[in-house]
Amino acid sequence: MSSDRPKFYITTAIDYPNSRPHIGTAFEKIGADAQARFRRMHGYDVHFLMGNDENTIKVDQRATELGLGPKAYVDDMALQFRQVWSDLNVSNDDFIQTSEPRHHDGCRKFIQAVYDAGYIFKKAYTGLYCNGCEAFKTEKELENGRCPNHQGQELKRIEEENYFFRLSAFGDRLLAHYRDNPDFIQPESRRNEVYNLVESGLQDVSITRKGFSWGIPVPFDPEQTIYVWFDALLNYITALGYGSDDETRFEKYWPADVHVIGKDITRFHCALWPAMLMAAGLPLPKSVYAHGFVYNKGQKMSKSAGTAIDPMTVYRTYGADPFRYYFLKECVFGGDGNFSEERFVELYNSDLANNLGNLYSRTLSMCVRYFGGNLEGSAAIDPVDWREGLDLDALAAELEGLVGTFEFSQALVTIWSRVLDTANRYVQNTEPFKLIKTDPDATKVVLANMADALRVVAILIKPFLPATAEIFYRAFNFEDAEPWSTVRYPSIARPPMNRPDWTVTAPLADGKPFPLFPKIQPPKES
RNA sequence: GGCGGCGUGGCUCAGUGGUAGAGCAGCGGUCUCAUAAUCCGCGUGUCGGGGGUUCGAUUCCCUCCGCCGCUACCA
Repeated sequence: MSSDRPKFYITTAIDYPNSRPHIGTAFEKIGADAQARFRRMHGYDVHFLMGNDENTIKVDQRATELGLGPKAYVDDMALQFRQVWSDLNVSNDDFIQTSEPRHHDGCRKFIQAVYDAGYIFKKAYTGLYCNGCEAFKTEKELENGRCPNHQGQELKRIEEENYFFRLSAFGDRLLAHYRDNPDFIQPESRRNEVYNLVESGLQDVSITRKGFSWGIPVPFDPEQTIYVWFDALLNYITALGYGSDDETRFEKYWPADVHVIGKDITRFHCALWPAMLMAAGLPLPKSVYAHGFVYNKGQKMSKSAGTAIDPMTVYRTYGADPFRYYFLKECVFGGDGNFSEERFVELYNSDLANNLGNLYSRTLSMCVRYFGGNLEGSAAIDPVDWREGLDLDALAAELEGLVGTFEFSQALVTIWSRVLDTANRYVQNTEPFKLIKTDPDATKVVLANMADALRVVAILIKPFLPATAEIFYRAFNFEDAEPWSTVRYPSIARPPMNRPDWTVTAPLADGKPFPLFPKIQPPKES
């Protein structure tokens, strides 16, 4: 089973199970998924990890409120998260919960290794403790000298011995690493932020807490548990079996090729995490990609009008692909974006219904109507006509560059403008619906070209709209020429060798294909 | 406060030292295979305000206004 295929290990941030998945977290998973699917298509041995972050005090509190044990609570939440990701067609290979034994085992091994290396020390920590939050507060957080969330309570000055990680020892090494690996932090705009931060000097950080039962006990001092941030980052290696009896997967996939995270947690991933790995003597991830946030603009506006819709219900109504398309096209991955129902409908109708879905419909309809679905002799037709002016080799290469660097929006814009528009224009210019009256053979040539266009589109949208892509590919018997599982972007450049005559294999009703994206009536202005 | 970014037609954005561009929306036309889709045509926008450099700036510099990010422990 082992192969010489290059491996590609991609992760997303693990989520707090305090609340349900929202558009922000969905944005991250969808982007990572597009990348994972793209890499799989192109021969990488991909391992795609997601998970939930469960060793927090709040989880314990919330579970208690619900009258549940913390484990029962997080397991139930994990089930719900996994269901949403599955509904969105997110193709993660693994899902780790940090309450799992494999995570605990790995964390213990890791913290012990860092301890043995001399980067962990015990220090008395004095701080203002809020009973309401069960947490220490910094001076900055206070309002009127009290916790902003619990103004009725006095803060207690508590002195506690905690273990600290000697983060301060890694500043120079981190800076050197950023310099030697310019692609470590992406996108570019995040790079200076982190660099400035580290350059300004790092402080040692407390990495354990005393007196909590929910969490991972420190192996060299069982009265303490590992503080959530220190353990959370470790999911990227514990999920691979680090610290277990069998570390072959860890050895195979680590270091990660990219950690996909939100921009708010950049510093943890670009400073703390690499320092932790250095301390433990492990290789550093190759890159960290910090995506932007998606704001729920439409929600805010319509809330007062009483017509609020939860964007997370959109995929249930319109399907996962339109949902995915919206975020991948409308929101530049490295920057911030907005969700609004109005914009969703606009994009859905214009890009998906009018361009993509309609090309599918008109192609199949004419094939069925004029030739009973069988383009006899089409194997001998070289579909060069619709491609005139298109350099598909160059296009494939250009798109590979864009997708590989998370420029999904630009990639989709390019596919639509260069391929879909070209195909629709080709139909308009050749007018097969007129040609059929005078020259069936010429018409067949046009339709064979259109079939080829569908094949090309199917391949190009595969990482983004996996369900639609497959429907396109199954519209004709393309599978007989090249299996869907092995198509790659370069496959678009030329039709498969030894292809059969194309035959419509799409499901039909009354000789017509089903509308892939039924138009949505625009929401009424109020 | 410091560092960085942004402010371009209704919306989302691209762009260059030398007559301002795209997509969507809108308007008009066309075709009829198709989900009233496609295709063609249509935008006199002070390129945030002001100043400067220049033969000439939206593009370079300064300043002002507005918005945003980061500014080290709890996603």
